[in-house]
Amino acid sequence: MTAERDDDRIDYDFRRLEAKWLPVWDELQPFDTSDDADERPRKYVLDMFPYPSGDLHMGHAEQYALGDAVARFWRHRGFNVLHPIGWDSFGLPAENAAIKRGGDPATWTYENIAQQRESMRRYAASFDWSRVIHTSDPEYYKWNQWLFLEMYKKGLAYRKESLVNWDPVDQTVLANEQVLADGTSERSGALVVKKKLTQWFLRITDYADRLLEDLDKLEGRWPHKVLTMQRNWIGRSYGADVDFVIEGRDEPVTVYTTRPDTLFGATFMVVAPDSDLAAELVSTASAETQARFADYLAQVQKTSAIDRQNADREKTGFFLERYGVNPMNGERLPIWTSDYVLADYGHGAIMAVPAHDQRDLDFARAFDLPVRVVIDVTQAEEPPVDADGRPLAFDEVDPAATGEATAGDGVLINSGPLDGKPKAEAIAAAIELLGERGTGRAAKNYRLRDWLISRQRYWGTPIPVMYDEDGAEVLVPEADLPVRLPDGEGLDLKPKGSSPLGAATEWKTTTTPDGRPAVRDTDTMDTFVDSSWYFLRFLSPNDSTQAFDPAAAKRWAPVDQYIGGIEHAILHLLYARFITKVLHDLGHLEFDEPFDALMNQGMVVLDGAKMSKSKGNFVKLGDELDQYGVDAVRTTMLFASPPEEDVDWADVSVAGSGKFLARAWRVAQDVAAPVGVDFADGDVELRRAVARFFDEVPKLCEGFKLNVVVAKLMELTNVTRKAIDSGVGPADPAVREAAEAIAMVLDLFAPYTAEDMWQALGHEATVAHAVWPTPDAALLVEETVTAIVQINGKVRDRLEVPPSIADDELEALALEADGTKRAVGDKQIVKVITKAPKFVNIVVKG
RNA sequence: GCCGGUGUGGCGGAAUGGCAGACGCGGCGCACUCAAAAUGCGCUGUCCGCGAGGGCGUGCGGGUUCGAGUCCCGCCACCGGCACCA
Repeated sequence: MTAERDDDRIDYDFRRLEAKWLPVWDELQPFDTSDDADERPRKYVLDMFPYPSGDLHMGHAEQYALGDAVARFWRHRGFNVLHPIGWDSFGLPAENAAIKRGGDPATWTYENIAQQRESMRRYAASFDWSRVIHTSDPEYYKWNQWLFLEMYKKGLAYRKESLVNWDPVDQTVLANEQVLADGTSERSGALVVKKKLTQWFLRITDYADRLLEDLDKLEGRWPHKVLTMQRNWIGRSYGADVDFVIEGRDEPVTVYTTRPDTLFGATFMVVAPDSDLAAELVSTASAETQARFADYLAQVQKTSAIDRQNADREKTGFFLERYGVNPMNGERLPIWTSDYVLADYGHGAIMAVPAHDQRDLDFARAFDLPVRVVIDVTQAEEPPVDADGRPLAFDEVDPAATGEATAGDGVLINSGPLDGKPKAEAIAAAIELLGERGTGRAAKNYRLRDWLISRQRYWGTPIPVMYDEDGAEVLVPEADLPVRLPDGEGLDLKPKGSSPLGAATEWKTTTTPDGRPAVRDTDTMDTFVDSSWYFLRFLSPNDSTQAFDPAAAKRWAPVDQYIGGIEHAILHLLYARFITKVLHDLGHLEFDEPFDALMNQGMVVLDGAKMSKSKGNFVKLGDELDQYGVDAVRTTMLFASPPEEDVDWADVSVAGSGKFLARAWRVAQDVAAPVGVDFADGDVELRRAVARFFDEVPKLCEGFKLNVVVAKLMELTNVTRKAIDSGVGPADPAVREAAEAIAMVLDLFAPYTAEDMWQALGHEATVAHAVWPTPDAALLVEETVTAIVQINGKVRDRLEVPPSIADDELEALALEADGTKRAVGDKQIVKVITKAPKFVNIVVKG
């Protein structure tokens, strides 16, 4: 920029642009989607809605920059884009804040929402502000209650007593999905303990097969990682249920095994100490054993998940003085108890085959129980070998000697009718044999457990159930919904192991529909219930007669593009898939997967580590916005890397993005060709660059390569600058064409800058509505292309040739090229591969 | 242990089996300036060479191919998920 220009022009100033355009957009409401008659094709682009814990932070800035670029992209492609926003506003932080500072969770929540909403407005997120929802509004959570009643009536919501996860810090139960692999709560970080309680569950396990199998439909459209995580989480396994007659017990005990082929190798049985079965079996044992059992059970219940999951732990347990009978060979098997068997998986009891299961082997070796090999792994198709590749002999892989169970493939031995069969065949044969005898059958099992939704906290959806004087469950009639939360002010919200609602005596006391006295359920629902269907509420956010309008659902749903963090890979996404299938089965929806495509954006980190206020490596979004402006922050977020990768704020230059935006903006200021000029009269080279740009950019956007789109914008800005300063000059129509192209695409990243450029170029707001042109095919064909000439695969020369050149012409030119002559010398040409017009490879010898 | 992903300059990252390192950051140099900032221009993988030019180079080792960052096989490292789930 020259000195004169400084004198007579206003320079790029993001503060001025933000102040100038926000009120205009407020007035225009450019992203309103209320016109049902709009005939453009539709897209539903949804960003995972935020939890209102304080103001927006850098993570939000990344997520909403990405979601907004995607939404804006489809609008520029001529789509009617639904891009709504709301708040996931029930939950513990509000309640904990209220306890800490006094006051009401509602006040804290709605103040934060107001702040976040204002920040999103400033951030220029292209939301349809007419569809805002808050899950903590009675108008919203009424439909959680409706959903619960619907599910109850179908037997999908039920109450049972079981061992559940208890968070001693938040003083509430948690779903399995909310407990991390290390046994801590994903929310509070506390070590979760097991507690026996009666709680409400949703029968997600009924949907396990569909939740698993329908993941195949999402292949290629959801991140592979998320699909894998969900498959792991559901954890389906195939095997058999086998009935073992128990001496002194009428009913046989069923065990689940994935290896019915190894039944002849079973040498004992094990039951989970915390199962009802263990308590029953031990009741006939000696007084000494019973006492020992009581101690052991107490010990086990104290053991944290973190310890219990440690497979290296010493095996513990003891003999229950009972015997089962192997249905395959009639053998008597001692029954032991040990905490390596889990009460809530399979049937809480196993048959132990120490030779072929490492856990059983560890136990057998610890307590001197017999080990019987029934699979000869040395006869497998790929038998085990030592370090030098020599096949191992049978006695070298003997589990009893090596301590290593042989779980792999092999051929059955010591197994009567199964002898000689390979593993897979033997499994099928064993199941058939069991079937014939009526002592077993094929079965499958899941890691997935039913979804525990009761929470002993205040700030959530009341469960619409009451209990009469006999304690029987009575549903709140649909007409009486919502069951509103009592005012939180004045209620003691401190966690004390039972719901604060229990203290709301007046609220709690009610009557059944037929007039009998009753008390309400005082627990509230897991907030993941709220978020499992919120994407449907956006379609008819103010409908007071139904959860969502089926006609609107038909019009917009399912979500075409969902965008959010990987932290919800299992929790929210699994629940939303489940509830969608339930709503489908109840006849409310035509589709049964909620999110057609999913994109997980990466995190914003600092110096390679997750940002954390307590560790001091923290960047405040507000500071960045104040210093560099919204556009520069948004552009930086998306230019830094492909959106699914993490962005390290230490590696980026927000100032650099700002420099680029100023450069682009100045190009628009310098355009001298009048608005409406015929671009066909413009400089052909620059026009070709614009055509290529509009050819490439949509493909890049669809592939989420937004960082490359920013790079293309920078390239086009650079060549346009050159055309103005040292080329065809500012009055050339192609310069205008290029500047308009930059404005229209820059809108994805920097809406303020793009809007101001658009205006400077003589157009009316808003650039967000400008549909990108289809490039002229003639301009995409180059006049000349650079053909590369390789000798033995190494580039030795380049030739400018017409794109229509024939193979033999190009080959002739290549053989005469200087670089060819130099590199070939007196060597012999063996072969020439020519792919006109791009390249020639000459293979030489000698 | 099982499953999945990722490895490219000083850094972030580009690259339908066909010019590796686009674009940017950082660095160096230059112009403008009394000076600085801002702005603009140029150079910037590495080694050899004054240069022309050449050697090497996408985690490691093989393979397919006229040609491999890209495809195949085997490793290594890091990241993530699952894991006493029978």
